[in-house]
Amino acid sequence: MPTPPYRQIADDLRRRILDGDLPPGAVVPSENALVEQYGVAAETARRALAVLAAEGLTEARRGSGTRVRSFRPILRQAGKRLAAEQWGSGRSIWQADLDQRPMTVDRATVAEQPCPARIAESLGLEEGAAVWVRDRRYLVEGVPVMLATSYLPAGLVAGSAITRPDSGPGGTYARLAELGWAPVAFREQVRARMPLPEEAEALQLGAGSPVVLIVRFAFARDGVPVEVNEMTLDASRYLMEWEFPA
Amino acid sequence: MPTPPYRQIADDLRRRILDGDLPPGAVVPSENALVEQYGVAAETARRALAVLAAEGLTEARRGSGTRVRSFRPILRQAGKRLAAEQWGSGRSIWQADLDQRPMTVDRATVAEQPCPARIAESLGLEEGAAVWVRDRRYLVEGVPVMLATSYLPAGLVAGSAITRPDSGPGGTYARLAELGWAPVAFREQVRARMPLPEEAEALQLGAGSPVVLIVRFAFARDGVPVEVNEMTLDASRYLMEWEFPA
DNA sequence: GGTGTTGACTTCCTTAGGGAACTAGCGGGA
DNA sequence: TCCCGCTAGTTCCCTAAGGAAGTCAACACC
Repeated sequence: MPTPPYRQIADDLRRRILDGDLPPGAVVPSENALVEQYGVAAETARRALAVLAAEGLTEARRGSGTRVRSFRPILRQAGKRLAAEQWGSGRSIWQADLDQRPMTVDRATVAEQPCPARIAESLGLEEGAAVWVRDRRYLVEGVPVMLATSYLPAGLVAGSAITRPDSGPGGTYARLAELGWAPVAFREQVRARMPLPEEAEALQLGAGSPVVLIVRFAFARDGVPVEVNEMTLDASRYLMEWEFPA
Repeated sequence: MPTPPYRQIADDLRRRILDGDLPPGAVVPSENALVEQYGVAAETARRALAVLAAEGLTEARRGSGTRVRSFRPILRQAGKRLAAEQWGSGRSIWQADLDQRPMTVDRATVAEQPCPARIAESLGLEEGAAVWVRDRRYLVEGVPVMLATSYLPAGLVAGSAITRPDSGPGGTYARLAELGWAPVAFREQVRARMPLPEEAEALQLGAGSPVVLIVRFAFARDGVPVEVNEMTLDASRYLMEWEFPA
């Protein structure tokens, strides 16, 4: 069972990319070039390039060419407790942009809706109970990087700024604190998979970019759940970090 | 710019899968069936099925057929602090196997090696300094689910059970504690991407399965780094969880 | 009743050829 | 100098045809 030609070509190109022979931004040989170079049919060359695109290593633009993608992630830090001066080593295997690029929001919608079943259970509500739903899309340097939908029990937040698009300084959690429901603990559940078409469209994902799904549960005193936040991240743009004691 | 046929067919099938019309394990219409049903060429039908496979929704077995994949994740809990009785709600959006299936190890290798550059910086060592490298592959129910490679400074662990394949009861961290280097804090950095071929082979990944990369830094008292652990997880088999205070 | 073989069905991969859609750069005209 | 149109090159998509390789079940045979 010899590896088929399209796979061999893909392996060649992949090694050139990983070796740095084809650095980020470099132009990958075109379909026609591969046809000549390897003596295969156009469709076979096309398949080879499709493999790399599916792995997220390259990005093709019709009419222009195929280029090597770069990975320059945004650092998302959760549960940051460790002082930088003392715990400085172990900084980053993958260098991430520590200088925070500003994150902006577009497409924000806020509405009162009946609670979906899966959320209701987490919030300790009945299915269909009223919740305020805050839906947002976040951009960094103009490109969408994250979708977030958070659910808050209407009984807790009715009348507050949480029910308005601009929740004010400090955001939702500051308002919750003013209402006497300051979050004291968080639980985040994380998984990764390939995006659905609507997710790929909303995040402008190229082929081969997985998404990371994070569901954050926020708890106030006595373990009262006050928020569930479902986030969808472009995995190719994020480096996530959690810290916790032994 | 109408959506091309192969994409329409993929959309049809995807909706049937997500709606539950084609439940996990069900057989997806074959290439020939799609050729008849939609009146397209075989290659087009094939492309439609390839889309679903690339999204990780289906799994094709040559000669047998294409089936809908199921997502039955292993729960990986890190930094668990919250008592179950008080913080019980917000249990799981995605139902995960809480009843821990036993995890076994095969392909374990332990060796003293010169430290790679990226690890050296994190451990506060010079590049090429001696480290003990523990390389393992974990199985659940016979299928590989995770690769892990951990690095420990030779100056700290020389002579201990850490340098042997079986590190004894309680594992590496118990031995570190006995040596006076008990870990007191952890930092985990996480990203997701499509696997490299060797990763896909080692984890027996089907097409469309991303991998999750976790790098864990373990710190002893005074912020001394004592271990770096690089893990590679089959994303389609894991649900990860972190907990932390506000 | 078991056992081995055959054949239908499946996915996988390739060549050959054609066309659509898009991009970037070049040259000519105002 | 600036702008427009053309053109060569690019990716994307499809049809048609054929063969390789694996799976599974029915059927004939002992």
